[in-house]
Amino acid sequence: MKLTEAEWQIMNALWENWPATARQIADRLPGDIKWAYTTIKTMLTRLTDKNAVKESKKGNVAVYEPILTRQNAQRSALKSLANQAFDGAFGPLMHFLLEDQKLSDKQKEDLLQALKTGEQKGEQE
Amino acid sequence: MKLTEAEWQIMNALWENWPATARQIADRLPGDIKWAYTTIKTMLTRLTDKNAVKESKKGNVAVYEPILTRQNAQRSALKSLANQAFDGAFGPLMHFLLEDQKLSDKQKEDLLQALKTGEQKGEQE
DNA sequence: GCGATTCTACTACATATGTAGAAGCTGTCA
DNA sequence: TGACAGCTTCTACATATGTAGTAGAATCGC
Repeated sequence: MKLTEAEWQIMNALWENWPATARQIADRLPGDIKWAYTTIKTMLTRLTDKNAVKESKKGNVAVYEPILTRQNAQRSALKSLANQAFDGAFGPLMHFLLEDQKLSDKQKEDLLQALKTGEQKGEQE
Repeated sequence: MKLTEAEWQIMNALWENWPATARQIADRLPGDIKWAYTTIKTMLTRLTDKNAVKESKKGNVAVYEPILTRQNAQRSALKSLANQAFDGAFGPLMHFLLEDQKLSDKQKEDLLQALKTGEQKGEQE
């Protein structure tokens, strides 16, 4: 499932808490985004068509909830990036991150921890 | 500098070795891509307009070379992804990778190494 | 009950992206 | 010296994406 930039914004707002109405989503969008209400509705319709969200009616107002999980969306975004920009390999991608980003000691600690404990398959939101 | 999917393909081929002609680039594209020669030329023109590559003439044939480095392209792609999908934080992105990807022991070793040795700023292609 | 407000469903439209055809140049090889 | 092959420049066009207006239905506040 491939999301566009604008769609990520909507989904991010929806994942924050759902079911949600278009209005609620609008209110949760980052402050620097100023879309017309109808723009948001349009995005939601498109996301519904894509089966990324499910729309239902509460009374005669639409409420939305994600079908696509954040985790899955992240996963496929990372996969695309890896393929596109890192020859499909996650290893180099990670290396790049490690080398490129100056990590705080705490972050390093965390990562070491994560590495040691192996696959700690955690949050399943 | 934001590249589209098709542009990544072209750039990947160009980074492989340059200066290169459109024909050479065409020959280097992954086997599953079958674009008309003119499609490639179009992409190269667009990339030139974007200042991602520089076109010059050798005789009367165009040769191309990257202006945008692979490393920079990767960097900004990662940054976009982090912003879009991981609230701008690389830490969680990395965690996600670690948790989601089953790494081989060797990969883990490598990463541990990379973590320990800190910023080993390597390849500067 | 009625005006103000809010939704919903449709439609619209510019720009971006993927993909390529057409026509004209040029070099090459018989 | 002409036919062919490969290159160049232009133009075209469908689909995707970002962004929103309009009109009519529903709802809220008094």
